[in-house]
Amino acid sequence: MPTHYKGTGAEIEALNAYIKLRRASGEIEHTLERELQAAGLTESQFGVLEVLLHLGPMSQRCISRKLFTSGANITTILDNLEKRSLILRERCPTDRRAFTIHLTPAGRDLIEHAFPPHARRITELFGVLSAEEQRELGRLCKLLGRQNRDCGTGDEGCGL
Amino acid sequence: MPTHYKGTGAEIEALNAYIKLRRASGEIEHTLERELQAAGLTESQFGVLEVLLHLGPMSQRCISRKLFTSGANITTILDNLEKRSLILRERCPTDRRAFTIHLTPAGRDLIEHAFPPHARRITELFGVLSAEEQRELGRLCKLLGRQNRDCGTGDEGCGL
DNA sequence: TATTGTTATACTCTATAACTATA
DNA sequence: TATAGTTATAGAGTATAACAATA
Repeated sequence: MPTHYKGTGAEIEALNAYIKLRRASGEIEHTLERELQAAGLTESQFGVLEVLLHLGPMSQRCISRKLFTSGANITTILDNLEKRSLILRERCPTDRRAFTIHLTPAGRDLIEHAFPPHARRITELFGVLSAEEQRELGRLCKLLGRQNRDCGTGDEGCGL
Repeated sequence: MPTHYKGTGAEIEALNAYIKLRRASGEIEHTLERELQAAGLTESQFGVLEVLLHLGPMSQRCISRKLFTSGANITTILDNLEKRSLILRERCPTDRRAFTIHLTPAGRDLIEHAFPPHARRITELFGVLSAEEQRELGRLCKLLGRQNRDCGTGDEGCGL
C-alpha cells in the first residue's frame, strides 16, 4: 500500500521504502518471535544467549553494547534468565566492579537446540530472494544503518 | 559484522542479510522513536494518530488491522490517547457494538505538526540511497513480507 | 572522577482469555 | 453464533535517575 501522504516526490519515495522495510522486518520478527515461544524465549533473551554461545562469556557492559540497549535493561533481562538458571554471573577477578556472564549447561543446551531451527527458518524466509538479491538487500541496509548517529566501537551487534 | 555461526553457505548468506535488515530497521526505528518523544508520542500512538489523519475516522477493529495488532492492545493504546484527549470514541449509529474513532482538534493539531518533520527525517535518512536504490530496497522487502503467513485482506498497513 | 552494575519508579506494550453487548 | 470492544491478568521491555562499589 503506497503512502497516502502528499509530500514531495523524494518524500513519497523514501516513505514507501521505509514502510516496506519496517513491514518486512516486523513481519519476520513477529514470525520468528512466535516460533521462539516454543523454546520459552523472548527475542531479547534469545539474543543474549546467542551472543554468549557464539562469542563466549563476557561482561554485562559488553552484552549491552552488542544488543544496543542500556545496562539497566540488560540487568532486567539477565535477572529473568538467571531466575531460570540459564546464565550465571561470576565476579570478574581483575575488575571487581564487573561480572562475567556465562551460559549454564542448561542455558547452553537450550540455545544450542534453539538456534539451528531459527537459522533454518531465516534461511527459508529469505529463500524468496536469490543469493544476489540477499547480498544487495544487505548492502542497502548497511548503508542505511549507523549513519551520522551515536556510533560505538564498530564491534557492536549480535554474535550471529 | 558477519555471522559467527558456522552453517551452510545459504544459511550464512541469509543470516547476514537478516542481521543487516534488522539492524537497519531497528536503528531507524530507534532514531525516529527518540524524535517522537519530543511530541510526547510513542510509535504506536503516532501510528494510530497518523492512520486517523490520513485515512479518516474508523472503527477500532479497522485500526487494529491497519496496525497489525490485537483488539485488546488497541483498546490500551486508545485509552492512553483518550486520557490525553487526542482521540474520542463515538458510538457507531448503524452498529451499536462498534465505536468510530476520531481525532479531536488537539489530536489533529498534534499529528499535523508531528508528521511533516517525521517524513522529512525519514527522507533524510533514506537519502544515503539513490531513488533507484530505494525502489530496489522496497521491492526486495516486499518480496520478504507476508509470504505464506496468516494473510489479511491486503488492505492492512499504516495510512502513510 | 569515571565506570560497572543495581535499584527504584513508572509507563507502554504484548498476549491471552473471559466477558458484555449487539448483530 | 459471530463480532466489536472491554476487562483482567501477567509479564517483558524501556527510559531515567539515583545509588554503591570499584577503578
